[in-house]
Amino acid sequence: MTSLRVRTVEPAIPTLGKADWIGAALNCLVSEGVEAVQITRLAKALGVTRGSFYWHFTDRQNLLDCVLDEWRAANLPVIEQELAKAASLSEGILAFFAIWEINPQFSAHLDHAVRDWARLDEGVLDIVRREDAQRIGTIAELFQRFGFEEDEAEVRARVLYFAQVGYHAMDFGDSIKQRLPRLEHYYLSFTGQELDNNEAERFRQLMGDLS
Amino acid sequence: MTSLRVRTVEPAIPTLGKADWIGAALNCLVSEGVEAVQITRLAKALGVTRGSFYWHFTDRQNLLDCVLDEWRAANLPVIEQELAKAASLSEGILAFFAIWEINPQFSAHLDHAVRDWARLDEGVLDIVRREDAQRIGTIAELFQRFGFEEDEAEVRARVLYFAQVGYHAMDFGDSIKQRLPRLEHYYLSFTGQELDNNEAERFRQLMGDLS
DNA sequence: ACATAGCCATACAACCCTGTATGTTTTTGG
DNA sequence: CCAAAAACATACAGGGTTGTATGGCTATGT
Repeated sequence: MTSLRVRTVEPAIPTLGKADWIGAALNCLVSEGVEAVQITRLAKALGVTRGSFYWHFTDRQNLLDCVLDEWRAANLPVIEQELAKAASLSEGILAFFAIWEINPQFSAHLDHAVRDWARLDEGVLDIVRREDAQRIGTIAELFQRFGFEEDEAEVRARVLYFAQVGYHAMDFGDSIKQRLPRLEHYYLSFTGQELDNNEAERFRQLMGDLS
Repeated sequence: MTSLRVRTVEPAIPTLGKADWIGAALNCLVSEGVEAVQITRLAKALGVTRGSFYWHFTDRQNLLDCVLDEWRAANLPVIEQELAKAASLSEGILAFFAIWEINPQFSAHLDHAVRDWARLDEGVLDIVRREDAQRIGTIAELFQRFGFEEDEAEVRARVLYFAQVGYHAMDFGDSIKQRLPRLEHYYLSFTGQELDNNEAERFRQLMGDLS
């Protein structure tokens, strides 16, 4: 775990820190892929020269390692926290939907970008796989907590998670608002149970307001 | 539509054709991503120099266009054909499962690679989106044909397709054989209906033999 | 047998990226 | 006030890729 803030006192003229470089790298990773995360480009974007980079980082790989750490630290705990505090199945499932759309801690785009990255890097793939397995485990736990037996819970967790990843992997282009009218159908498809009307309405309002 | 065979008569010493370059490009695209589809590397892999490439293609983009056409021609029709001839819902759904695993016409890896490519290229993204919409439409038609009303058919088609894409986008690492034991759970989750025991067994044998 | 077209090799110019080595400036601490 | 470190700029060497221009070889048709 790398500490993102190196300086404890702010200088008069604020200079760049590791965090700035990592932030720029994250942006670039999301919008243009790993290969585009190049020191020259980031330097240009940050308005400095590459000399600055090599003071903060040993080399490009070092930056990429930090980027991956940053992703794990940001996206990993969100799902566990949100699903753990659910008091009902519907609450958990709807919270899961909401994470990908409106949770400020969680970036679906970053998730997608890291997954693409993993195709080109064995080390990244291993880490992403562990992360995925953990997330699926958390979802399966939710299903089991509310009455599903182990095998079905595991399968439904996987289907739900696969579908969510697949949806974002496709960049399908329709917004959450376009899917919201058929919320009950999605819920039924994922859980095999009917969604309460009141909860559906509450969720629709939540998504409508914050998007 | 570009014709892959330019020469109609085979020369004594077989020379390279466009198809050979496209084939090498497809391999490279699948295993290392678009950015790795470089003329120099392909030439080295094919045992010729770049002079040959610029005889068959105008530039790199020209090759990439051909690669995309090749993907559409190969993967597009498979799903429609397989689902259209299904005589029951289960037959269609199981055929859909099988396509991604054992159909020689369809390459899940190539599908994945093209999807990653689409993240970096707006033009490719448009084409992939149309392709996805068409596939989902085909699946929704299957559900409707066997009794699902329109909205539920559409949602179930999307969930099924999203899940399939998501599963392969994750490179999760477990084989089809590991998922086969829970086939009935998957089927129930996707359709809301029970899968006949005989059909499940037939499918398991089919997958076991050909993998 | 010779001209032609197909197919490929070679050589060159331009560009981009990385990493390192070495200045230069500003801030901080004693 | 001065030394030292932090943060960055500049310059250079090495490598890799694209595209183009040009030359050479080989089969084919007449």
